[in-house]
Amino acid sequence: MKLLLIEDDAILADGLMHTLRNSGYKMTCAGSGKAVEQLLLAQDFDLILLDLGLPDMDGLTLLRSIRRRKLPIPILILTARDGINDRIEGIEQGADDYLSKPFELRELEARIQGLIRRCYGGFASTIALGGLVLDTQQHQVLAEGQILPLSARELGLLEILLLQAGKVVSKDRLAQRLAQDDEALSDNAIEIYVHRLRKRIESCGVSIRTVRGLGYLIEAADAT
Amino acid sequence: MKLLLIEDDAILADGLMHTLRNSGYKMTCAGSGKAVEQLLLAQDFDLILLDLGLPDMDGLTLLRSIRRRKLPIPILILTARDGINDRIEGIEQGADDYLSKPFELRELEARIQGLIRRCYGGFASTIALGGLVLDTQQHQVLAEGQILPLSARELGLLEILLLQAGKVVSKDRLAQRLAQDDEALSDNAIEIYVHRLRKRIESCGVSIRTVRGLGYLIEAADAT
DNA sequence: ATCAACCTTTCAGAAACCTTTCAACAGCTC
DNA sequence: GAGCTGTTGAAAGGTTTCTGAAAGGTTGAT
Repeated sequence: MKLLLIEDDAILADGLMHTLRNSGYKMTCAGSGKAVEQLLLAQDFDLILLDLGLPDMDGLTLLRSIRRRKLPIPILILTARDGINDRIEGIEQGADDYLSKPFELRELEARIQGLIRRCYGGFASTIALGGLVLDTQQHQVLAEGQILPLSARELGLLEILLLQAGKVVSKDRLAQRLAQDDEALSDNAIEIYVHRLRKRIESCGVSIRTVRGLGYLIEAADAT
Repeated sequence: MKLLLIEDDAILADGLMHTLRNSGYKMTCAGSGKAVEQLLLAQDFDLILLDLGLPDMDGLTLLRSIRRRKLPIPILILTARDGINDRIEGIEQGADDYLSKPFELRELEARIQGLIRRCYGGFASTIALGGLVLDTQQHQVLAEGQILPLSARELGLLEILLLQAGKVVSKDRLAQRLAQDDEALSDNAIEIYVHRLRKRIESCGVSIRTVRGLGYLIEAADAT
């Protein structure tokens, strides 16, 4: 799960990065509007944490510009201002949730979890499909109660697909998201992992369908 | 259990370090705000002891700056001031407990224990898993009533794992938390201790599972 | 038929982890 | 101090698992 933190207070940023990383999120931080632009062009994120109360960056403008791109990324606003107006404005501009400073870490994590759930996976902190249950917190997949042994890449792939269950995910996108650092994987590598994953989950009532020319999508297995 | 003592009176600091070390805590001391910053960036602590009554350091500011980073570390305030206002202010700023000087050493230890319990271990002062019982006060582990003979490192490792029973703890984190002073242990060292610990506890209905690429987790042994 | 997209198998190299061995060291006893 | 005992972690080598390139087969569209 890849989060982008937009925060220009280095100290707070540092603490949040540290904590959230410990909770199992892949974290990236941007301290300026330009950095945000670049990162959004170059990478995909699952969620954006945006601090509005920044002295040298207009958060709302940034928010609008993110939304203008029609990126389907949930955005969680952090702000020192707690005026209702700001709140409303933020939400009108496309924020998905709102948290006023000072906030409890625990609450932040809860909101993040909540957003992920709402945007990607129904209402549980797990996403279920067929006989599979992905636990987005523990980063493991259960098949009928048993932990499904998956390698890091396989798990990553399954996570991405499940988060968009029923929707097509392009090969490029997968290659992008699975990469550890910068370089994307080759198309062939994706094919290999799709293949391996199919073998692992074939008995779980879930299947990965190929949509020629577009990508893959995961769905409950048809009684075909 | 790793404590950070923030205290600039060298004599008092020294005495506390000594006493608490004797009680089985790993102690680190910082005498200035800068030192605190650096230590918090570099290491993880389980608890912070912060002396507010410092002549050349504003403790409350420090407290606020620690809390601003949203680090989930319990903080115990020590202070010469006993005004109720200070107390309230301290707690509002994010302290988890409060102790006025002069205090009994015994009381300090009790408070530390209490905080640790509240923050990490539910309500008991022992943590049980399978046939093991960790006594967080006595710093010993019982296996079916018998004291399990463990070296310091082995005990430290087991303690960290048990405090997070069922969750994966990364090797880095273990390396970090086990270190006495500053340098983290090598990965190999962790592997060695996991190995040794496994041998010691294998007959206790508890097992340490390897989660490739992520770390280790301790759990009640499967009836496989 | 032809071509691009996709599937599948194989395999070597890499990475992560396990295990043993051993030297350095600390604490203890006599 | 000398000798003993237990602890610690570096070193080295072994094992397992993961990873993705390569190569060839299959499928579907035109």
